[in-house]
Amino acid sequence: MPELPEVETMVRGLRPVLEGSRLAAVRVLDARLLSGCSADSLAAAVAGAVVEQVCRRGKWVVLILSAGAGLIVIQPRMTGGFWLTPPPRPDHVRLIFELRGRRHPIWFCDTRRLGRVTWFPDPSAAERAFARSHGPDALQIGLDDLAARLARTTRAIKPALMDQKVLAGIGNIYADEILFEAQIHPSRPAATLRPTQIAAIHRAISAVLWRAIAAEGSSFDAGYRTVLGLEGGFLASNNLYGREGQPCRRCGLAIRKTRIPGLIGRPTYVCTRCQRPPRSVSGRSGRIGGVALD
DNA sequence: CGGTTACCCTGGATGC
DNA sequence: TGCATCCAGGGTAACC
Repeated sequence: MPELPEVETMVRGLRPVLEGSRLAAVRVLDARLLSGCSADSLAAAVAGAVVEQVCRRGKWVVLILSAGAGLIVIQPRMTGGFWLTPPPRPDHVRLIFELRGRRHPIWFCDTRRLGRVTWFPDPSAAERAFARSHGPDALQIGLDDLAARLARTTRAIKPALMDQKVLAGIGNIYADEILFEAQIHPSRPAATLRPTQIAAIHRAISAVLWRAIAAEGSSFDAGYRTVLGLEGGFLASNNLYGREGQPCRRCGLAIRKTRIPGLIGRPTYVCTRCQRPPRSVSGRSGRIGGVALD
């Protein structure tokens, strides 16, 4: 669930506590979340190191450690999150950062254990690992770069926006909100978008993500919370996600929850009046297994 | 190689 | 009430 705004909110919450602090120890309660390093190598490398900087790269949380200690990457994925106060579900704690001179540790909880934690001995190795699987950050990508990347795929615009190799940070919720803002149907083939439409998407990416960051992200069910345990406020004012059957805030038509080709298995919310379906998926042609798609 | 699907996980919601 | 099934959704491996 954590997408760019939620990860940015985590980073902003961790920064005042972590930056400049010395790590006393890292306790790995579930080794399954480690990727590419052992619990021993992580604990050994990290003990005594100072956290110089906390930053975000796409949906990664990055802790840059003092010279020689490398850096730690945390991918919260679906249900990962940090707590600065004792978490409500101690059984979901997977990792604990103990800080010198601070009474409370920082807890990393992850209900579904989909999150990943990696230690890189060398910052440049982490940079290469990120670049192998990610394009430019969604808040940094230039219009021309975005246009070029969308022009060279045969996919629909929504799966293209969610592809971290195209641009980093957008997931299922914000892809829908961005395409609503730009008034583009999620099934529209990315390469057929006109320059004005790409410009609208480029503007919508920044507008939606910054609005969500200001609201401290999106919360639902038992999922994401800020590091202070608070719920993000974005879903109180959003346009599509979770609003099936409710009136579009722009035109009043009922919001539909559907599935689109290329993203079967994930819900897509759309206003079919504000986001006109492309020819290829309107009418009777766009069906999979007897289910109408739009 | 680009695109698509299966699977990883758990718990809350839904269905019978 | 109890049990089975579905669903969420980021990411990667495997597949076509």
